[in-house]
Amino acid sequence: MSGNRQVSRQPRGDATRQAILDAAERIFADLGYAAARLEDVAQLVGIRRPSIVYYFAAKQQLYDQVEADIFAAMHQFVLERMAGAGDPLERLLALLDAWLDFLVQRPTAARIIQRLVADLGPRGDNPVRFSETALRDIEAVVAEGVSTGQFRPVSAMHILNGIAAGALFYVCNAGQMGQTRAYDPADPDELERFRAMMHVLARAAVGQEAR
Amino acid sequence: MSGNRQVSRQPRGDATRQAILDAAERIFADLGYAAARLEDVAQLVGIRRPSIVYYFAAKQQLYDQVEADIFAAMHQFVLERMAGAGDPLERLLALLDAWLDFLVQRPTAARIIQRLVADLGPRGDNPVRFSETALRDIEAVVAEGVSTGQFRPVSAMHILNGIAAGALFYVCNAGQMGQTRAYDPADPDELERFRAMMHVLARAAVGQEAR
DNA sequence: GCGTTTCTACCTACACGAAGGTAGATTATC
DNA sequence: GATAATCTACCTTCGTGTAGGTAGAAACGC
Repeated sequence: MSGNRQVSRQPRGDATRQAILDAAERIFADLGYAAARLEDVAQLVGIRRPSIVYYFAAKQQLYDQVEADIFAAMHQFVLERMAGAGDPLERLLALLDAWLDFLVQRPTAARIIQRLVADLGPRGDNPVRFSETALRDIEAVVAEGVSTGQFRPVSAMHILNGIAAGALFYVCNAGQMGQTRAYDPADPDELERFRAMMHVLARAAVGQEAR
Repeated sequence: MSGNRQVSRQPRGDATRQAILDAAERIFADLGYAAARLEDVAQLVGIRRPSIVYYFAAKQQLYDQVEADIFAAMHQFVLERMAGAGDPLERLLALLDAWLDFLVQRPTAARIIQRLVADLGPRGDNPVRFSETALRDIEAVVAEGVSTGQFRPVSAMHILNGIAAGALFYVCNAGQMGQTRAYDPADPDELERFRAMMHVLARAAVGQEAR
């Protein structure tokens, strides 16, 4: 059979596939890979477990796709937000803001990344790593700022570990407090307070604190 | 230190018990609770699996004990390190240094905490929570600095999320990079560079960036 | 237009391995 | 010889992956 198939593809299967990915992101974020059951995902979607296998051959593949989608979306989000900024400091702050906003609006992604960082080194078959991607994004900006003399010589790794980590924590830690201290990371006031502090820290890190 | 109630009891079992706890901390840190197998722990200790059950009735109890030991040791470590400091800023830096040093010398604890923060709210039966404990420690110091006017009004939560998170990341993230970028968090040079940056951030956060 | 066929998107049922926990025997220690 | 410590062997549960089936839509032949 000579192939002439996908002219106007809009099978309802695509919607199901996306629903499975959404549900899986939620379940993997809540429970972690090992504790997450395909049964949970199926229930959230409203289908039976083997139907998931129809779209994703194995649990690991489903997870890998969830992770890949998160990285892609995050990287894309960062690029869009940085498009307007020219000044290195401005670009650095835009980058950090992008991370913060992305994680706040998609806390499941934050928790998946949080778990990822706890794991041991990269799995062989999954070359896409959060920290690598994130580091590359940051390195470009930092290198520019340092080369123009606008930043003090500072390692991108330190910015990542010292500041970007805060954005993750801000989101993940919200649910960790008791009722008295719990906060909503998406609350505009709360978010802007944290953002302001993150900017202060970033300026301090690159040596632009009060100049 | 740890409970030593029965006076002339066989120390042999106590040693095994501790060996199990040490091995379990390692395995739980590496794999997370769900993926960790008691078989792995037993193998690391050099005993058979049911022998673990002789000391800990169930996997969950073993894990809870590991977690409790970590929190106790960390809190103790912080108290000792802060004993000498009087000035609020000095005390804050001592607290952060204590966290950093504790996590660096016990990276398994760092990874367990990292996973913990990814989980949803507190489990009912396990009242001891990292973030609660850590926050209480920090709140005392921050409240003092703010009341004396030495700190700008800043929330302890922000210090926790913005700065303490960095220490965790610094340790956990070390193994996440590719071979080219991997670093050893315990390397003295590396550690002191990160510590210096953390101090800069802390001073900036409380408004003491340049003294 | 209408039967036939094929494909999509699900389903039920089951087989199999993996892991936690249990029972009771066995060895070491005093 | 009693008690602590560890073992072997077994049971049970649970979750994945697989095999195979079915309703309905789309494509096809005439």
